[in-house]
Amino acid sequence: MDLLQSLNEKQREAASHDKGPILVIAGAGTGKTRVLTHRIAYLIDTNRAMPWEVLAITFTNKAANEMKERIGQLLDYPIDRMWIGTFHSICVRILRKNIERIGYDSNFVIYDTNDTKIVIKDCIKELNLDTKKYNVNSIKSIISSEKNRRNSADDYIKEHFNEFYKRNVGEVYALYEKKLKIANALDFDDLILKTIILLENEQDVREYYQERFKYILVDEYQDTNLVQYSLVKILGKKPDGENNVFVVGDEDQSIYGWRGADINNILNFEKDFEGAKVVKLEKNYRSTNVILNAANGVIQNNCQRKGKNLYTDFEGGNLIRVLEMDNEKDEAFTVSCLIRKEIRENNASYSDMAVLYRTNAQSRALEEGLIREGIPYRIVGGLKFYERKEIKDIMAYLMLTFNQKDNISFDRIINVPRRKIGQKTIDLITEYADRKGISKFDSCYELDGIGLTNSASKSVSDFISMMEMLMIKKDVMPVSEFISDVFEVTGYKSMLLEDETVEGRSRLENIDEFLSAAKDFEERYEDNGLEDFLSHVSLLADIDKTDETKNNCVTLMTVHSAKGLEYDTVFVTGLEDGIFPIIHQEPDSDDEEEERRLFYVAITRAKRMLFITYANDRMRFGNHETKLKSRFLKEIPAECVEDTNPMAYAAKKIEGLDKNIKKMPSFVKSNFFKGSLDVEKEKPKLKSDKIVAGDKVMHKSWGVGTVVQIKDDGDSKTVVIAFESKGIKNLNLEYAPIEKI
DNA sequence: CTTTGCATTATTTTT
DNA sequence: TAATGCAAAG
Repeated sequence: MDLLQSLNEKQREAASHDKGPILVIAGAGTGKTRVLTHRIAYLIDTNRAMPWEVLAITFTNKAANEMKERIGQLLDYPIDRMWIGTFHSICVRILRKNIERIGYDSNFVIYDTNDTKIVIKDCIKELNLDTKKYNVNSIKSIISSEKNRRNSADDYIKEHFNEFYKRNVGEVYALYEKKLKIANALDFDDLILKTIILLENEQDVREYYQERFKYILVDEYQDTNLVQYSLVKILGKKPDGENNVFVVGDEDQSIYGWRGADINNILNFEKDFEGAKVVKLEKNYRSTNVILNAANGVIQNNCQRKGKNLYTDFEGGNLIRVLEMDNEKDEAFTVSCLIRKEIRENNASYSDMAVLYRTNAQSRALEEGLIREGIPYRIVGGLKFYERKEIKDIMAYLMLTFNQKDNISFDRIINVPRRKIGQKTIDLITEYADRKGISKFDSCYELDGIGLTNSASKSVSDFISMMEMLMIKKDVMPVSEFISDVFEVTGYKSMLLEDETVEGRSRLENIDEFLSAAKDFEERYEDNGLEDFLSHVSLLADIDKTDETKNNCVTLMTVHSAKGLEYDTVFVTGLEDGIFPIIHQEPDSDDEEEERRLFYVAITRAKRMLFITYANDRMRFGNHETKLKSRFLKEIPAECVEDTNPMAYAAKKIEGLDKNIKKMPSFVKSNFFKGSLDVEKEKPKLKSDKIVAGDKVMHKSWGVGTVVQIKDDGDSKTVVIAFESKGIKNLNLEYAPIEKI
C-alpha cells in the first residue's frame, strides 16, 4: 500500500488500524497530522469507508482546513462530503437540521463570549444582586463549567441551597438560561450540550448519525471536556457494538484544563473504550536533540502522564540560551537585537521566528521594542477583527434579520446609528417584553401597550419597518450584497462617512474587509447562505484568522495559540515565577502541572534555536513587580543550556547601544545608565509631603475644602477632603486637580 | 438624549 | 495601564 509507505513503523501501525477503538499518543512533532490524514485516505482508498462515512473532529478551523487540504492531496476523491470540522461547527451542522426536536427554532443564533457576558450582567442586575460581589467573569466561568459537567441551574441551586452566594449564582444561571431560550440563542457550551441531549432523546436522529459515521477521528483528544467526550462516545458506540473511534492526542500538551478539558479523557481511554489499542509516537521530526532533552527534562516532573520520551536522529544542536533581563523593556530590546542577529548571522528570515508569552498583556512591551527596532511582526490574537465594534454591529443587524428573538443584537443596534431611541424607551420596551414573555422585537409591534411618547413610537416603528424590509431581502440576495445593503440602509455607512477621524476611516476599512471576507466565503463554500455565514463567523478562532497575507514577519502570540505550530527560532519570554507558571488571585485555581505542560509546549515549538528570557522587574498593572526566575528553569538539564554570563552580556548590549545612540529610546537609556541619564518623571501636581491634614485646598470643580486625612497604601496616596459644598470626597493625590491655598 | 470627564476597578489562557 | 462605569453638564 503506497499510501502508507512514507510513514514510519509506528505511524503506519496507527494509520492502518482496522476496526475498534484506538488511542494514538503523539508527542510534539511526531507527525500527528500525517497519521490522521493518511489514515483517512487509507480508509477510503481501501474501501473501508465512503467519504461521507468519515467524521474527523479537530480543535480549530485551521487544523480542519489543513487536514482537508492534505487529504485532498493524498486522494483523487472529492472530499467535500467528508465531515471535517471543529466540535462546535459539527454540532451546529447537526443542530440546524434537528434542533426543532428539542424545542428550539432552527434559526438559532450563537452567542459569543461577549454576548454571553452582557446577558449575565443583565441577569445580575435584574436579580438585584450587588454587581461588585457578583462578578460577571467568575459567574460566566461557573456557568460554563457547570454546563460542561452537565449540571443544570436547578441542580446547581439544589447542590448549594445553603450557601447564600452560590445559590444566588444558581439563580443567575437559571435566569441566564431562560433569557437564552427566549432569544433562541445558544452559547458555545450549548452547541455541544444540546447536540448530546438531542442525540440522547431522539432515537432516530441518533441512529442516523451513528450509522452514517462509520469512522470517527478526534484530534487533540487531550483537550476534550466531559461533554465533548460524551459526544464522541454517543456517536462512536454503534447499536451493533462496533466502535471505530480513533483518537490522537498528547497528555503532555493538555493546556485547556481551565476551560473544562479533562486530561483523564486521554489517561483513561483504555478503561473507557474496552479493548482499545494504544500506539505511541515518540520519534520527533522537528527539533534538535538539545531541545528535545530540555523538553523531556521538564515534563518528566509531571505525575499526570503516561510517560514517553521524544527522540530524534538529529544529534546535538545549538544550546538553549537563557537570558536574565532587567525589565520587560530590556527584554523586548534584547529579543529585537537577537532577531536581527539571527537574520544577519544565520541567514534566517523573519517568518522563521516566533516570540511567545504567557499572557496577552505581555505583548505590548515586546511590540514596542520591535517597532523601535524596525522589525516587522504580526500578532495572533489580541485585537480581534470580529470583536471590533463596527463588525459586531453589522453582525447584530444580520443576526436580528435572521432571528428576531435575539434580544442582545436588538439592544446592540436599536439606536446605532442614532435614531432617537434612548435608554428610557429601551427600558420600557424591555419591561413590556419581560412582562409578556416575548422578545423585544415582537414587543415593538404592540407599541400602544408600552406607553411610549409619540415621537419615540414613531422612531421605533420606523426601525421596525426598516428591519422588515431587510428580512425580506436577506432571502433573495447573496450574503455579501445583503451585507452591503444593510450597511447602507441602516445608515451605518453615512454615520461612518461623517466621522472624519482616523478611527472613522479605519472602521470603514474594517467594514470593507468584512465585505470581502463575506465575498470570499460566498465563493469558497457551497452552503453560503446567511445562516451559514453567521455560524461560520461565530465559530472562528483567533488562530484561524491569522493574517497570512503579511508574510516575512516575526510572529507574536501566546503559548496557547502556538500549539501545533513550529518555528526555526523561538523566544519564550517572561519566565518568572508568578507569570510562568502563572499564579492567580483566586486560591486553588493554580495548576502547576498544566503550567509545566504549557512550558513544554513552548519549548517544543522550536526547531533549531531556543531563547528563554526572564526579567527581574516587570511593570504590571501600572506598577513595578519584582519576580524570581521561573521554577521551571532549573528543570532544564544543565547540559542543554549555554552558560550566559549576565555581565558580559550586558556589556555586549551596551556596545550595541552605542551605535544607535541617536535613535535610542529614552527608556533604554534609563535602564542602562541608571540614575545618570534618568529622565525626570513628570511631577505630580502636588507632592504628598507638601500637604497635611488640616490644609485648605482648592479643587478645580468642587471649590474649597479641608484635608481630613491622607491615606498611604504604599505606592499611591489618597487624600480625604471635606468640601464646603460637596461633602467628603476621596481623591487620588497623584491626579487630583487640587491646589493648596 | 448625548457627551464628557472623572473615578473606580481589574487584569490568564479561548472554542 | 486601560477599560469601564457613573454622574453631571451640555
